[in-house]
Amino acid sequence: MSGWQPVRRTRAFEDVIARIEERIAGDGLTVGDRLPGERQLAEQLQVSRSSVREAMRVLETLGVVSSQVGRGPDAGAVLTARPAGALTDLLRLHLGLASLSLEEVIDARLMIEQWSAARAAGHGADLSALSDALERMDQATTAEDFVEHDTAFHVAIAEASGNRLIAAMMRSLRDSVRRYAIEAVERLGDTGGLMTDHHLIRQAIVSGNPSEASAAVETHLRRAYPDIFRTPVTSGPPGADDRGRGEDQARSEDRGRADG
Amino acid sequence: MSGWQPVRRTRAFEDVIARIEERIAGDGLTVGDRLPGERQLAEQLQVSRSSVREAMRVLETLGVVSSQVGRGPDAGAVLTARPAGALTDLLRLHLGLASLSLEEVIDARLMIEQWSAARAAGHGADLSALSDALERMDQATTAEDFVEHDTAFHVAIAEASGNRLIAAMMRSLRDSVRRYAIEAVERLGDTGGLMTDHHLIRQAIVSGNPSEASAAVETHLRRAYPDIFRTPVTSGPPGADDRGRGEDQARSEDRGRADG
DNA sequence: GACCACAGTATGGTCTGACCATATCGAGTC
DNA sequence: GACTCGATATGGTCAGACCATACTGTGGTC
Repeated sequence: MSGWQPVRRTRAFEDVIARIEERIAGDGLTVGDRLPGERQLAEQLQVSRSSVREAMRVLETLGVVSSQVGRGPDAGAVLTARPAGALTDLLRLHLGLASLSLEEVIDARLMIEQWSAARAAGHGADLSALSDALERMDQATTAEDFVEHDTAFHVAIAEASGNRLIAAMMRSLRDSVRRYAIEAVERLGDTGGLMTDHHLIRQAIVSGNPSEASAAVETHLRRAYPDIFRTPVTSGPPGADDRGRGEDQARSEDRGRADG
Repeated sequence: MSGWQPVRRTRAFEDVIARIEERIAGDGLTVGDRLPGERQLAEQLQVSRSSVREAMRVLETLGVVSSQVGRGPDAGAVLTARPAGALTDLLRLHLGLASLSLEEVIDARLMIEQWSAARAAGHGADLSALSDALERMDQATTAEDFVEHDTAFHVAIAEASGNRLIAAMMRSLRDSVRRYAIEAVERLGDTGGLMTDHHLIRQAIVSGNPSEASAAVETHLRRAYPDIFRTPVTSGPPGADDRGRGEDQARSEDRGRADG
């Protein structure tokens, strides 16, 4: 076998990324610290400013830097920690490309949310965000409003699990299908069933019952996405990724049904 | 309240991304299709080539396009479906920034792998990749080699679940900690225990026993990362994300122990 | 006709240098 | 002290050039 890959010569901007990464690790830079200006960085690394800028676009996309124009302490490229934005863009684009199906996304969400709810029920985290979101959902007058606070509710569950990676995934899974969620709520009209589920989920978490919380989440998502959970389990095509041009199309699927 | 956000004027390259995204959705472009050349795209969208290039860097980072130089049918920007690369970079950088901890990453991996194994045991997917990987692990002479096929084994489980998003997550969770895994295997020396676990996992999946598969995965990861699973559950700080400058540091943690 | 050498050309990759918009800083003024 | 307004540093954008790469097509050679 000997999986030989055509060695593409490292591009200048990739080198810049690597150097910045080294600097983060080496100098112990953390969130909030500033990077040198683009011109200065270009001179230091002996590349053009364009290459530095392309590197910055990548780092910005990945949610590790944020660029501000102007002058002063807040200007320039600052290290940040915003993984969810990247994940959201990634999911949205791959959904658009049909390299991921809505079914797969919802399925992943079920996994994450069941895990989060069970974990949150296990240790007494701060759950006031859950109540707040429920209250705001009750007062919501538009579908857009409802979905916003609904997202806040479900993200709060993930945050209560104590795992920031899981929380970021939850937020991006929600945000990437935000459009469909709003449409679905508008189509649905009555959100009473969803709210009943919400209260049951919160109750299970508050009372510290992991398996009940997990079950309540499943009930909720089955109500919200009846089309997707029609069949007991999904069985899509495997392998959707790197290593050896593993491109593969995705079967067309229905985007649909309610929010959650 | 009224969460006002400073409305940053859309940058040219962001507009380019949006237009390309529209074109993907509108023209029904799919994986394998080519985008116009950078110069042509710049003229069409009335921006400079630099802006087009910055947009391409973002799309490349997100794994939806791949650029080849030269001329011919394969040259230029081609739509691809490689979400795992982006996820890997994201995790690696955020780990470096300590905006995610190794503990959180391993924890997420446990969740994903338990789910995958259970799902894979549920429906009879092709499991030959599992056997292949096990065989190659047995023949591996270096830690690097072992980890490569070990990764293949665990990714194969995720792929057998039938969910490409989950599979991509699995691959990136593994790849992002590849360095630590290799070091850990070198330190460990004997991989016999890990291999025993592997066979048990495979056996449970093959015989269609979801709960046994899930349990075997947990056993395996507890062996591989004793430091992380010392406590029954993790309870890291919540909230690691967007919306309102939610930057927060991460406590320092041990990067450690064996692979899996 | 089959093969090969080579010029042509379209592609991304990089660089330079300029100018703009924005936001702070700081000297000068009232 | 408060205000005004130019200086300045920052990212954002543009135009135009040149390079390396890799296919295309042409024309010659056998």
